[in-house]
Amino acid sequence: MGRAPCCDKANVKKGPWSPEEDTKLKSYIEQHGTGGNWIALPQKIGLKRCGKSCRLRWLNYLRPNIKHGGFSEEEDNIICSLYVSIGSRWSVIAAQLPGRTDNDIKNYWNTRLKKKLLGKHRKEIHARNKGNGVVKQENNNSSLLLQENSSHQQPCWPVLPLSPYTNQAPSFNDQDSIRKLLIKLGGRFSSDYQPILDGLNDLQFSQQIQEEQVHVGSSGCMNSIGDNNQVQFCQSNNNEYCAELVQGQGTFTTAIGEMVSTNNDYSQRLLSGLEFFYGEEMITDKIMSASSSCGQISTNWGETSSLMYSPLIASNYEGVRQEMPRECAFQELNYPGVQ
DNA sequence: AAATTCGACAACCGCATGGTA
DNA sequence: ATACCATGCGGTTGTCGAATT
Repeated sequence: MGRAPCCDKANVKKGPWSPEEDTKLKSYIEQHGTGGNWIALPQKIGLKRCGKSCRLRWLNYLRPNIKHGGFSEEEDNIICSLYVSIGSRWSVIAAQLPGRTDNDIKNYWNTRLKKKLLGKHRKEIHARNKGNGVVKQENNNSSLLLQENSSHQQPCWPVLPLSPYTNQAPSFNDQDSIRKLLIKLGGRFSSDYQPILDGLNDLQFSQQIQEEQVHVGSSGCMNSIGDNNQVQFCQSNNNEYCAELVQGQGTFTTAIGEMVSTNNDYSQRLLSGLEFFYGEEMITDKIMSASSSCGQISTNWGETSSLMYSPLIASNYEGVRQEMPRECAFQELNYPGVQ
C-alpha cells in the first residue's frame, strides 16, 4: 500500500505565491497561529495550497525577522565552518544564524559560497603544486586555512576554522559538554556505533557513552588536540586509516590507498571530502601513487600540525540528523564567548 | 533587438521520523 | 506491534531576471 498523499494534488495551486495568498496566510497565522496543523490550515483560510507549501512559505518567507540576501563575511565564515564540521545540515546551520532559513543558506551555499571557496582553494592548490611553499589564505579570519609543512611540502588536514568573533577555533567546553552533546546526538559517532547502542535503556546508554569516551579518548579516536581543548571524533572500528591519521602514524598516500581498497560508502565520502579540500587532481595522483607503491610509506604528514582538523569529523556526525533538535544542536559546540 | 546562457532564489518532492490511535 | 498521519529536512527542479552573444 502506498503512502497517502498529504493533499489533493489536483485541487492545490502550485508555483509562486501571490501577494493576496501571502496576506491571507500571514494575517491568519499572526492572529491564530498555525493551530498545530498545517494540513488543515489552507482549508481554514480558503487557500488552494498544500499544507506543506503553506508551512514552507511561512517559515522561509513570511514569518517575522527573516533576513534575505546580503550575507555578511561573518555569516560566510560561520556557514563554512559548520559545513566543514557537520556537512549539509542546513537546519542546524540555520539555527546558528538568526533570521536565516535553512533554504536560504542552502541556496547561498550552492550558488555562491561553494564556488567561491572552491575557486579560492583550487587556486591555492595550483599554487602549491607549483612548489610555492607556504600557502595561506590572505584573510586570517577566513574559514579554510591551509597549513604547509615547510620541510615536507605535503598537505595536512585543514585547520579548524577560526571563529569570526574571537579568532579562536570552536571548542567543546569540557567533558560534560561533550557527554551531553554525544547523548543528544544519540551516541552515534558514526553508523558503526548504532548496533552497539541499540537496545540500551537511558542509564545504560549514558554509561555506554561515557565508556566510549574513555575508550576512544585513550585510543586516539577522540582526541583533545593542542592547547585549545579541541576534540576530534574519529571512527574507532573499521576505519583504521582514520585512527592512524589522527594519531599521526599514517601517511597521506597509504591512507588514501586504504580508502580506495576499502571501497565502501564511508571511504567514498571521505575521498569526496578530500577532493573538496585538496582538489581532484591531487587526490587522483595520490590514488595512483598509492596503487603503485602498494602501501609503501611515501610521506609522513601526520606531524605537520599540532592543531589539525580533519574533514573526517563531518562524516562522523552521521546520524545526527534525526536526533538533534533545531534549537539546541550546537549549544555545546559553540564558539568561545558566543551564546 | 532577439536568442541564449547563467545565476539566484523560490518552491516542490520524496523520504525519515515521531506521535498517536 | 502496527498503520496512519503530520511534520521536518535536504536534494532537486522550476522560474525569472540579468548578462552575454
